[in-house]
Amino acid sequence: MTSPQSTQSNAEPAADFFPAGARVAVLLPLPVEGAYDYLVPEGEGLAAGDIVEVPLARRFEVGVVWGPGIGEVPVEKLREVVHRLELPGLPPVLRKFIDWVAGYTLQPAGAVLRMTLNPARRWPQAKTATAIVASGKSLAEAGLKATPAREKLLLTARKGVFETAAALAREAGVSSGIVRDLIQAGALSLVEAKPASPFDEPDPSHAPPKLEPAQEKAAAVLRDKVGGGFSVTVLEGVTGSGKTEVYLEAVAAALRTGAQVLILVPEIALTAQGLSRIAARFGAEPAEWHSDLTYKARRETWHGAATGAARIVVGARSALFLPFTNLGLIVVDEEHDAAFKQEEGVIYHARDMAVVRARQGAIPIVLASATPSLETRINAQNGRYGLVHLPKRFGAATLPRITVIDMKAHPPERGRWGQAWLAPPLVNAVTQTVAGGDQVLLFLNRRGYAPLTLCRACGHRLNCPRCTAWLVEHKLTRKLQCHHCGYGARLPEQCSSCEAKDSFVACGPGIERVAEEAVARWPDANVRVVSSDVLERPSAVAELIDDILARRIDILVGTQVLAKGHHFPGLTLVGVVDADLGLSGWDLRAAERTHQLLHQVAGRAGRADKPGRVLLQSYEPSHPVMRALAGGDDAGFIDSEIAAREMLAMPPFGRLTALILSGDNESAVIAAGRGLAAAAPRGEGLEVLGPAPAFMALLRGRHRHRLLLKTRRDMAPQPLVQEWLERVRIPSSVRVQIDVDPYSFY
DNA sequence: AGCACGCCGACT
DNA sequence: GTCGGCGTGCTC
Repeated sequence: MTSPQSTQSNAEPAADFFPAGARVAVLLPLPVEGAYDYLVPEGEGLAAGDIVEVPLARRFEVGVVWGPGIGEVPVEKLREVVHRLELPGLPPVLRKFIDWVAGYTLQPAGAVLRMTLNPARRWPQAKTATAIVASGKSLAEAGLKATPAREKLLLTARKGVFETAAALAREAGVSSGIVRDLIQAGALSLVEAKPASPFDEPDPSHAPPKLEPAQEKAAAVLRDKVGGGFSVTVLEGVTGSGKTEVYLEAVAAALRTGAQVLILVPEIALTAQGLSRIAARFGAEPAEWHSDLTYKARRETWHGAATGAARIVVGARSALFLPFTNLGLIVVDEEHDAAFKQEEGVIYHARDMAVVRARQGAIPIVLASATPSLETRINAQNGRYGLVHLPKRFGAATLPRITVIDMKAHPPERGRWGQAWLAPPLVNAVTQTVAGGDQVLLFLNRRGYAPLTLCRACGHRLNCPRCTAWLVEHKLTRKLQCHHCGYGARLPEQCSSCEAKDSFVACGPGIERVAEEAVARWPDANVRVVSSDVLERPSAVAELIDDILARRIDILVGTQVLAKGHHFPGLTLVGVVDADLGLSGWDLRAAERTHQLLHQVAGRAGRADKPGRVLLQSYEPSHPVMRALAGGDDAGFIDSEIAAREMLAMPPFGRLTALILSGDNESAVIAAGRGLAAAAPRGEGLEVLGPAPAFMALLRGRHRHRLLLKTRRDMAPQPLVQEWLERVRIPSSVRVQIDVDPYSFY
């Protein structure tokens, strides 16, 4: 461990220790270029990685000693470090990683450091806890008369360490006043104790699963990687193949070496089940990391990562920046999930950065998915990544039968309730399934009642005042909502354009509207609407799962929150209301994502003794995605997607970098875009597209235009973009965001 | 990120 | 005549 006290040994590189009076570079968690120089105060040596408090202008900031001072600023201007915080320093691998991510994303290193330090800022310093122990003196030696209560207390105190007088008194069954008396007399003493770790030690041998031969073979491959330096292994296995059990064997192997393990998951929301699986396997709750944690939990996990007390951390993408002291394995679960892409601030893809983190830390990483991303598949195909494929488990549900309903041939029949969204073949299937006592999922990736509301009289569309988006009617909350900025309003009584009254009509279906149809068609069935709107609290998720498992719900109408992670044995029919939904819009991954999502949703249907059925409602039944799903030819679809990407030199066969200009003055944004286009890099193997209004030309009241730099695979876009931006002067009213490897084209 | 400095509109 | 808007620039 790098600490000032341990530097007498000459093994410590000189560049990492700074004696009093030395000049050090301190990186601050601010979006400023580079680190600032400070002087090491008298009587305190500092080491690289130390977390320190420094004066900055007229306030104080917490930063990290990044290395020797740079020396550009004259010594007279330098200020002194206030002090070193009583926290473990950031390990060298993490500092290197932060620098690397900064260079890759073209963000200042301080902005990246923020992701590590922000949760730690303004934390109270770890308090040294006090404990009450028997001093060794007898009652007589302490000058006290022996009474039964006093003797009982002393006896109890000898048996253990108690953090508070109250706890000791309770245990001994005496009043806490006696504890005070004995402390005063010296029969008990207060000592400093290490605060108890909130983390239980996971036991790799707690409950090993019975693995089937194929799983055991896969587990052996993964176990073998542990401790063997850097490697990337793709673990591909459909729902029900036992993927989690297999990678937990690699986790067990890493735990046995004494290392920490990071399991990255796309969203923590629905993984309570996942956490308890880990707890069941290792006999201890893993540490959690995501944005909704309480300050206390956050502080604990951060500390646990830094001290090594947190052996397994399950977290969302930002967990990658935790200061692990001894990370030995990373698992990225559902590696294809778009939620790993951070779209604001420092824009990065956690899966890609995790691979870099593993390489720099010389540790193995496992990328697990039922539907690996094309990028990952290609890396596996060309041998850069290892591949372990898990076949369907014997005894598990067989793959559901997937049928595409051609909506042009089978239009929904209008009912008493008005417009309908379910085609006759799906209606029949639902009727049969419910009659047979099984459960149905009607899937539609669209929250609310209707995606568009317009005036029957004049055609006026209700749109968000701050975004290029329609307002979505939500019957549950009786509100119109913008799904992009959170704007909400009551449905107006009259049209703002033509002043007609009661003239609004809902266009198109959202899950609430499909649920309305389901209730009308199957009045005896229990119908439940499930979306992120109704699953805000973790307890709501638990209740829902309970209700489904207990068969208190017959028909689930839900968005993709239901597509993830859970298996419901009673669910034997999945109806996808609008399978084409994800295919529209210009997004190079639209087809791939739709395929992944529908694949995942389809995987919800069926169980061991009863294969499931999946019906996809589509107006484009001949689309490659539908053909692949219906024909079971996923490999063929993926190959053709790869071929298409290669032909168009799209990622990963070429590289994209997006520049997003935004500001509340549209003409300033347009002018900045023109300026950038005029100064765009030129040359072989690169191309600049735009500027063009972004798909969401107005978002949260800001006008947005985009440029796209397309470069050959062997060219690094970062220096090109950096030089490009240096050539152009952009007014501060216009913000430029850089998205290297964009995933969204909003 | 903060925070101060600095130059143009509605008020004690 | 001042208070205050947020554009611009700086912090070792």
